[in-house]
Amino acid sequence: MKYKKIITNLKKTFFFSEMDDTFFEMAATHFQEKKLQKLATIDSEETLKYFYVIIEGNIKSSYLNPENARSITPFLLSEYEVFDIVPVIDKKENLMDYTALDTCVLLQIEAHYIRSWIVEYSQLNTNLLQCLSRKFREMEEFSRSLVFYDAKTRLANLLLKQESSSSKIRNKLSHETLSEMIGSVRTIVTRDLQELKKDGIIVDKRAAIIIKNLEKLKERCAKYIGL
Amino acid sequence: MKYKKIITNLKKTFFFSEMDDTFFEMAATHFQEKKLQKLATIDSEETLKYFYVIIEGNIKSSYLNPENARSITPFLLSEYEVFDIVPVIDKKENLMDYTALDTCVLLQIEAHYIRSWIVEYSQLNTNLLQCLSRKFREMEEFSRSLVFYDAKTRLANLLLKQESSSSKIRNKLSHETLSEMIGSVRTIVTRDLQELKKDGIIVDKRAAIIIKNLEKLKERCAKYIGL
DNA sequence: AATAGTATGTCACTTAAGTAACATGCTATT
DNA sequence: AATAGCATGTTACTTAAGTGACATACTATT
Repeated sequence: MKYKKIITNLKKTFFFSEMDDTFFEMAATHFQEKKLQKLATIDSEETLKYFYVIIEGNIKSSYLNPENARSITPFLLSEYEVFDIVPVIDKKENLMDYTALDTCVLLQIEAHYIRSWIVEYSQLNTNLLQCLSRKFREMEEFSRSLVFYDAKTRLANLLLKQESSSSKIRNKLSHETLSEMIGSVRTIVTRDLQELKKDGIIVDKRAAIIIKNLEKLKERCAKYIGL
Repeated sequence: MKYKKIITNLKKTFFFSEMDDTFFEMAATHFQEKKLQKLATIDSEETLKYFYVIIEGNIKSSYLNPENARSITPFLLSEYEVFDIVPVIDKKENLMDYTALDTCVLLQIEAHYIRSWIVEYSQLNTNLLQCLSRKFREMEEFSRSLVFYDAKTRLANLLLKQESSSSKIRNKLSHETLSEMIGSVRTIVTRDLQELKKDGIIVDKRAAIIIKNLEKLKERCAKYIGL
């Protein structure tokens, strides 16, 4: 049965954690597998209608500034994360674009199913609340760091965070993507990475940026951590 | 009965909207009225233990930067708003300080009551989700504006927002507070307000900043609105 | 009315950040 | 192996933002 694979994947998500087998049997029938080519995007109209589970690949969620060419990317999503929970709750469009950073496999479902399930299944409701409060805290931290720290500190911190979330080995992120994740621009990131190299804190390999001196990186992040 | 007043106030909040009378009768017995002097603060230890409903006055919620003297104030709360919903959900400390901008009257309740009620009453759960998703969107906008717009544009937009939320006539906010709300510093706000005065967009009276030319203000906010 | 304390106004100076332009380097595709 | 298309590196220039210091103005309290 083709739903077996879907169930296996859904079970790995935090969003559907602690749900029982009956639920998964039922739920799986409403999902559809969907491939996303690298650089393909899902826009806010789609996330108003559909809800997605990532089962392979990495996706960045970003806002575009309509006036100039800048973007911010507050979140990077990978396997077994879901999006977008906010329009599921308030049914309003969220002007966020989801862009595949590599070839991705998603499970797609019409948002109204999720909306009715969170009413029906209190466990799912609880999970949703946890997801959303996490997102909120991440967004808070994004704001805080923008005001309190300079670009180089924010970059150092981003590298440290990536390092410690060891479970997810990601493709090397482009300087462009890194810059969006710290609310800055490409040239600044390139310059700052160069400086971190000179300071012996990182090595820039083809496959990834490698932390050479973790202590020194932590020092560079200063009091930022655990803020 | 002293709970009558509490019930009347609770009924005016969005957080407890659509709850039935039996609930209010029961719930009211667990609240305590509490006065806050101007400039008194409630710190993150307290918001981990207690949940608050504002029934009079205005409160700013801000993060302090431990290293230098800067703060950000993403939210301004007034009558019939509640705080802090995030620790209620995830039981983690949220390093936010709540400071009374004038003399305030609050209803205080131990957070565990709210935690159990959101499991017991699905309507309350729904309300909580709505509250949190709103907060999330506000925080998103705060981030976005920081990266996409300069201080003067953010200030103009803040004035416009305050103007349109006509229901809440607030005390005049100090330049310091305004600066925290747009993620900048006092001198910049003072300078920019001066410029907005020169441009004939606002008048600075003792009681409040008054919008003189709404059209021009909207123009100054440019494409920021409805972003 | 005097005073202390806070809020506002202003400015000179410093630094961070962003823009634009261009050179170089890498990689996937034919 | 050649090419096109990105990604990265680098710099000169411009602008926004922040710091610190000080003057003035207002307000609440005695």
